[in-house]
Amino acid sequence: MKLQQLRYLVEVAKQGLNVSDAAEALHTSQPGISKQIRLLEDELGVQVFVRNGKRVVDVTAPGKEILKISERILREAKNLKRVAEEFVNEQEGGLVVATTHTQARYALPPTIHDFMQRYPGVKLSIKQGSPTQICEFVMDGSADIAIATEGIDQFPELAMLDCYSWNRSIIVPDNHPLLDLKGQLRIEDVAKYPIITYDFAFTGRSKINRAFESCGLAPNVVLTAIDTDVIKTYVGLGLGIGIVASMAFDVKRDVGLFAIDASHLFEPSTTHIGIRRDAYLRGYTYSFIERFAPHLTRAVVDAALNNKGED
Amino acid sequence: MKLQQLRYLVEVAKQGLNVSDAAEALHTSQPGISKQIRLLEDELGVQVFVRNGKRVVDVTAPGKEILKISERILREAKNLKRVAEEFVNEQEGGLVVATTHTQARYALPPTIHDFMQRYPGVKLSIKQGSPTQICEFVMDGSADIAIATEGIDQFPELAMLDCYSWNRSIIVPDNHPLLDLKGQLRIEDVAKYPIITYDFAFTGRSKINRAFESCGLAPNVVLTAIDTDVIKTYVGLGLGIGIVASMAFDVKRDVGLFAIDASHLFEPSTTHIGIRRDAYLRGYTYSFIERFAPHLTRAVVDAALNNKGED
DNA sequence: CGGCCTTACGCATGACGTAATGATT
DNA sequence: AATCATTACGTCATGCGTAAGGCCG
Repeated sequence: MKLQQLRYLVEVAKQGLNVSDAAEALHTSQPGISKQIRLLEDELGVQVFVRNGKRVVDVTAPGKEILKISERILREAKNLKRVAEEFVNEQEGGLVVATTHTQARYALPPTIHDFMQRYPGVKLSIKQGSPTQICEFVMDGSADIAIATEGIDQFPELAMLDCYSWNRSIIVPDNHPLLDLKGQLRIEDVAKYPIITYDFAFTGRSKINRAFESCGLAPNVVLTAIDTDVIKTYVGLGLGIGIVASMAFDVKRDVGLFAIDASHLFEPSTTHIGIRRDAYLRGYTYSFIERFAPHLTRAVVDAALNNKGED
Repeated sequence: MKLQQLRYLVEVAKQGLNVSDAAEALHTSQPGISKQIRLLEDELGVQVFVRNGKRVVDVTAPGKEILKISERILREAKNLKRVAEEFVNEQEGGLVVATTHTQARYALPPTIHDFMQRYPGVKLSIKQGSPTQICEFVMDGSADIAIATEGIDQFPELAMLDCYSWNRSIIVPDNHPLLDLKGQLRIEDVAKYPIITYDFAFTGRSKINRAFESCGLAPNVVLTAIDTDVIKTYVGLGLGIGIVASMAFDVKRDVGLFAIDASHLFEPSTTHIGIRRDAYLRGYTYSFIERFAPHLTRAVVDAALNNKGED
């Protein structure tokens, strides 16, 4: 049994049981993969893949187990390399942060700025995607940590760390009637106007829905966007009022727009970091996390990684 | 990085940093190991072993991490093979049970008898040792499950399953004054006579000590043995009275000896099964466990294996 | 000097790429 | 006909064993 064979196995499964695609992904020849998989199957005495004539069409029952274990082995092998790298030069390496627009645009910049100054040797990259996508990036190893408000709890294999809580604001254009409102803003006031907010499954959208539902109101959502900049643009055009994360409003930059605090209308949301429990984290990764959320010290993170269940 | 290289690494560490011994243990040449380890170190860019001139004298800090991960990888590789075997023929394979004398002699025989009839294709073997030894057998993979009363809780990496509780009896030779005692046996009565019982760290010995201590008594232990047969022999010779596991007394075989129930004098002991949490168990292993302790169904065992902490 | 690790060298296995064949849709 | 996997084959890498060479106690 060789590590390569396991790599082939896993890649074929990953590529939807297509050996040719796996070969391409691994920059090798397709017959090589075919043969190695066959050799491994011979050695184990079990078929991993079901072949219909000469086509791979399914994974056998033992194959499923074998794939699971193979993935674990490969992941550990990767960890091994990381441990070595860590000791070779703890100031250099890579760090891939998968996150959503809101985090990347409003929450992360100061952290990233500091981090890059402190660790100039680390190749930091940000991978933007939907909450589900970024979790999958972390799951399949193409990103190290996920930062998002939604979706991380869907993946039991990811440890979830609370970073910070935040509230929402209503943003309106100049001269909007809501600005003249006497007393505290009520949800009924908000529901009167066409609403522009986040796409479902993004940036705490579920809490917004729930707030209206619990009052028996049906908000008139005229536009859903993935990022706050789009929302602001359309609010500026007078299409409706925006419900956005408070941190996304900048009184200086967002000329012609006004924010009204809505903390009391919607439950606060919490932004989380998601990390594979079986990942080995480089020292600077802990440092990055702690810069982003100071209470998440290395000890706290390690404790969360070792907890099997929820935090 | 290759699996063999990891195997070499781990074996050298296991053999007390002696490359030649590792070579012998793995049935290969010593220069081969030397070279492969060097190649791996080159690839990783880190020394795993500290060499004093041409002698391996220590493990480096990264080496410790690397060894830990390597062991995990090799264990998973072993599991992979087992999974395959399980599917090739679920009726055949090996099962190594590490246990103490008392279990092997008195508790296990019926289980083993049944098991061998049901699974004639399984090569069952019993490895006898001290509680600590048998746990180490399971830890290093030379046994699959440990069955013992003492010691398993010392190893956090082993899942511990309760099997059954048992009590003790006092065994005395014919015509012993304790046989004429009116009323219930008291611990003070026992303490009057020279005592023969288990060696420390064996078969619930700690509970025996505690019972005397809590009454402020100092028992006169004249002989400690590892197994009950030795205890009985000396009781028969009149050297003293025995304190043994009740199940170890057989009214038919043990002629000339008499047992007096002592459940009320000593806390009951519980016999446990210890299994590595990261082991893959063959189907018949679950069956063996369930035969031994019927409440330990496959589901119960799996649940215990997946629990990180204590049961 | 004796154990112990490394270097040097040669062989043989085997991993991989190219080309050709066969099966499936 | 196109796609995709297997078989066949040649080449090159490399793992491993033997023999020789230093280092340490």
